[in-house]
This record gives sequence, C-alpha cells and structure tokens, in this order.
Amino acid sequence: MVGKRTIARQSLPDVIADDLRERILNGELLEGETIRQGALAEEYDVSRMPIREALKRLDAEGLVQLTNNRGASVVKHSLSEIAEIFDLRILVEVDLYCRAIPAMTSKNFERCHKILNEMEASYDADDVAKWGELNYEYHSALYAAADRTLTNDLLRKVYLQSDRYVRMHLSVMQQREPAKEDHRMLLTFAQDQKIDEGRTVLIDHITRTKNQLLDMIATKRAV
Amino acid sequence: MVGKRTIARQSLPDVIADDLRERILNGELLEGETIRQGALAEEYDVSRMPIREALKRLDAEGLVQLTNNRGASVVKHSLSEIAEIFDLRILVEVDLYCRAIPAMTSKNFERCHKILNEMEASYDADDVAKWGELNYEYHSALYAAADRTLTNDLLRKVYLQSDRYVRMHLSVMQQREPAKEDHRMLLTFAQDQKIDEGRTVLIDHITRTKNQLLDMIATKRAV
DNA sequence: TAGTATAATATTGTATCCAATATCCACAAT
DNA sequence: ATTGTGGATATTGGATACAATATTATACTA
Repeated sequence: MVGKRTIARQSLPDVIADDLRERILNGELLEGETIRQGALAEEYDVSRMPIREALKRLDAEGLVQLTNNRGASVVKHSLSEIAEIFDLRILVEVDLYCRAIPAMTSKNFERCHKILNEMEASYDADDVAKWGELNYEYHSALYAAADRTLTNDLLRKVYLQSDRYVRMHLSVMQQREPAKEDHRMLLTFAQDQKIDEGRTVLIDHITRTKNQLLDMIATKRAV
Repeated sequence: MVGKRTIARQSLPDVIADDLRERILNGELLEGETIRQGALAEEYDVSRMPIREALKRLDAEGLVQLTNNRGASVVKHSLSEIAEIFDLRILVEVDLYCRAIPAMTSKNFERCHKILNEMEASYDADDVAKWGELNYEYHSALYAAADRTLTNDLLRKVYLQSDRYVRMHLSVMQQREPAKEDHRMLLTFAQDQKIDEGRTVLIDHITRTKNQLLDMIATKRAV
C-alpha cells in the first residue's frame, strides 16, 4: 500500500505464515488445536523447515503458542485476556489518534475518505475478512500522520488478535452499521482538530465491540 | 522468581538467544553490525539451525532485523524511534501502574520493598547488567497486581529496547540519585493509593531518562 | 483393577547437504 | 571517470537424514 514497493518478494515462510494466519483468523484452525509440523509440511508440499519458521513468526504475533519439545498450538485466550486485548487497542489507538490529529494534512484526510467510501461501498455480502482488512487500513490511515512506526507495528499485532475474535463471532452487519457513523465522526473531529471529542468516540467505538464480543463469547463458552 | 518453576529446561536456541541478547544489550554487538549465521554457528559450536531460530526470536523481540536473503543485523534505531520507545514505555507503564494500585496487597508492597533494597545495594557494586535486570523486576513487581499478562509481555519487549540504550550510556549517566528517589516515591504513592501523584512521578521518571539519553546519543552520533 | 514400568511410535530438534540468492571484483564500453 | 556486465565467492534458504524427546500402547506387579 501507499508507496512501499515490496522489493524482496516474499519467501516461503512468509506465504505459509500468511496462509496459516488467515486460517487461524477465519476459524478454520480452532483455538487450542495442536499443529503438527509434519502434517502441514505435507499439506503445503514443502519440508518441515519453512513450516517451523512460519510457526515461529505466528508465535511472535501471539496467534500460536510454541512449547519446547511439544510443538505448536493455536492460542486460546481467557475472557479476561480478550478484554485485555481490547484495552490495549484503546490504549494504543487513542495515543496514536491524538498524536496524529495535529499533524494531519489534506493528503491524510483524502486517503481516509477514500478508504471509508470503499468500505461503505463494498457491500460484498458478508466478506468478514475483506471488511476487517479495510477496517484496519482505515484506522491505520487515520494514525499515519503520527508517524510512529514502532507503535504501528505493535498495534498491528494487537489488532490481529482482536480481529480474530471479532471475525469468529461477529458478522459484518453487526459491526458495520454502528461503526459506520463512528468512522465518519473520527474523521470529522480530526479535521476539526477536536481531539477530546474524537478520543471519546474512539474509546466508545472500541469499547462497544469489546463488550458485544465478550457477551457473545461468554455465553458461547458457558455451554 | 516467584513460583514459576521452569519445568521445560531451555533448548539450544533459548540459551543462544539469551546469550546473544545479552551481547546486544551490553553493546558487544554494535548497532548496525551484520550477523553471520556461519560465524555464530562456529562460535557456539552448533549447526546453523539453532542459530537461525535464535535470531528469529531476537527478530521478534526487535533486537535484530532479518532481511530475506541477506541475513541479520543488529537493529539501529533513529533518534525519533528511541524517543518513541520511551513514549511507549510511558504509555504502557502508566496504564499498568494505575490499574495495579487499587489492587495491590501487602504482599505486593513487601516484594517491591525487597527488590528496592537489593537494587540500592547493587548501585554500589556498579553491576550495570544486574541493575538493569533488577530495575525491570522492580517495575514489574510494581505492576504485578494489575494482573495483565499480555500487557506485561508487551512491556518486556519495549523495556528490552530501552534497556539497551540505557545500558549503553548508564556508566556515564548521573541519573542514579533521582531514580532512587523516584522508585521510593512510586511505592509510597501506591501504598497511599495516590494514583495521580504516582502517575506524575512515573511519567517524569521515564521522561527524565529519555531526555538525558537522547541528548547523549545525539551528541555521540553527531560526531 | 489400579498403577507403574517399559517398549513402540510419533513428533520435534539438530546436523549435514544441496540449491537459490546476494555480494564482490575484474573488466569492458561509452 | 562512470556505468554496466559477467563470473567467482560468500551467505542464506530449503530438503533430507538422523538424534533427542514426548506420547501412546502394552505388559507386568501389587
């Protein structure tokens, strides 16, 4: 995206990690499930080596847990940990948002508008994956002016975690409608340099998803 | 530490990663330096495989940078990135501190006191590595009551980054005395449940280190 | 029958080998 | 002098082979 020409085309572990990540995020690999290197190696028709690298990457992202001589399993979070993930999102995103606002230029605003329109236009049925991606892209664009690479990398990881549970339990419809207005407001307040008002919206925005999600997961797990 | 009996004894990549991390933190491996798998393999008298795994781990921690077919190098941060690291520490530590205070018990306070004493003892010994470790342990103990595993893991990584630069310059840093006092105050305010006052101290505490450090690194790099 | 020891199997960890890619250097062309 | 090309060398990436460890199944003892 933007201008970052991807010079080094991605390596085997990269594509495998991407695929595995998607499989975890869309719930094909369930939480707690153990992952067998050999099985994956056969599946992707490569040796176990690139699989191991891919798993290590996902371990670093927090999607997979690696134990020493016992292999990998898909991470399963407790309810309080899921809550924590969203609290982390609030913490980091609010920080980025507030830092970004004073630095935003018309270019930033344009880009945000563009993504926002795409998002609202793309009523492709119920493609949660695509919507989630656009959603991240939008938030990311909103914070771009803060120019905080490290914080952004960090946010990506946290967001990935939250996205997993969002996608597992919430349909696009449940998410999109209330989010739509929030997203507009976040942009408007940013343009008007109304940091405090924007901050409130952002906090509410994430908190709403958090609570919705926790309810659903709690009832589901109670069974 | 606490109760965590390390059941699974650490694997080869673990010990290698630990050693490499220490070598980076204490400056034996300089920033920007490229790391040759083969050389390390010979050095540790193992094959390149565990080296690769160790490097991957350090890459996840943000201490080394892995590029696709070109190997690893010790990460070198720009001045603004170093500033960002400390801002992240402030963001996360303040959050943890404020959440912890209302939940702290006498046990927590005891443990903090104990570490504090050890720490002040190690001032005199001039053991920089040990001091850094104790410093982290102290902050960690201070936030333990918040009971936020994910946030703590995150903080560890951020702290590791900052510690690297702190240790590079600590020998010449005159920050010990004020730091000592800050640490006492953080504990006192926590015991008195004075969150706002504590927050201020914490922010000042980290900010002071940040500014001092940025000055030193700036002048050093200007040469 | 429950529990424990032991053997068989499966799975992960490490080493070695070969392939792919990048880096370096000499040399030619403009 | 600068840029470009080709090949030699070094270094990383991946596959296979073997070793170490964990898991499961089996047999044995109390």
